[in-house]
Amino acid sequence: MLKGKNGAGDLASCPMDFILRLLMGPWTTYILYTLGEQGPQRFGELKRRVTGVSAKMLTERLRSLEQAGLVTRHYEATIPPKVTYALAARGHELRGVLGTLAAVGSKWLAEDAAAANVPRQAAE
Amino acid sequence: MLKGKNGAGDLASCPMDFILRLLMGPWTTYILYTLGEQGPQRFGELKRRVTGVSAKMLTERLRSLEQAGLVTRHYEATIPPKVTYALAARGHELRGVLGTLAAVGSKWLAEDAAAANVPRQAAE
DNA sequence: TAAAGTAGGTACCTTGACGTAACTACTAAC
DNA sequence: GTTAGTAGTTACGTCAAGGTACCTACTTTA
Repeated sequence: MLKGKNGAGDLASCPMDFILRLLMGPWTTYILYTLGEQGPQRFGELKRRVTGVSAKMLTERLRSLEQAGLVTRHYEATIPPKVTYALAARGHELRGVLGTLAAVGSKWLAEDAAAANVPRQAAE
Repeated sequence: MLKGKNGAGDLASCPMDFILRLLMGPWTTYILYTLGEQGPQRFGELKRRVTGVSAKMLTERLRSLEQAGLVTRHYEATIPPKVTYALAARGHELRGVLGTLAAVGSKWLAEDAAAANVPRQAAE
């Protein structure tokens, strides 16, 4: 999967494909994380906080996330235009799952570190 | 993140990076799914089931997964060598989380389909 | 004798994803 | 009048990830 050409993953893998394709993008989880922690913010703020991202990438990622219903885009046609992005309901929903995933990752990382530091007696 | 060059994602995003980098690979979730559903199997079987994957990719993915402790590799030096891959404890652990993620994806996909098919009265 | 299957490894080559830079329109400030 | 800031879009170049093809060493089968 994740190549869109398999044609055989007709089981529970398709929604996985959908969701991983979304999160996979280079800055995606970082953007989601920032929006979650810092709350709704403007394009410029987001760009400054997601260190190193280019405007192009940020726009592209935000468009994908918006299309999938993870973030909302609020456009005010004032003269310096003001565009505010916020996590939508789905974004918050995903935060929970991603939190679990991160917790699993943390645990493994900690286990690995422990195994590396105390390889003696190791009840392994 | 997911580019290894940010240097700013020093929060809860690092384990995310670790785990997404693992799952992100093209065929990874497909492989994990197959190993989970079909149980331990040989390289050839896996390659045949994960339709379209090349030996190179499969080997590479399996090595990463093995290194991360998600799958185990059992090598028997018989004359046609027999190599069996199986989900390790971490693999099973991840299955649960990925199941949740897939469920979320399914729900969204269903919601989207419903919204597209019945845009009238929208209570379906 | 030759082909096929086992589990990969290696070399090469393409492609598309990402980064960079320039451009938009409009206004406020200097 | 020129610069900066707003929120992008567009064009272009590059580089590495992934695909394809070929290679191993050994045995069984036709």
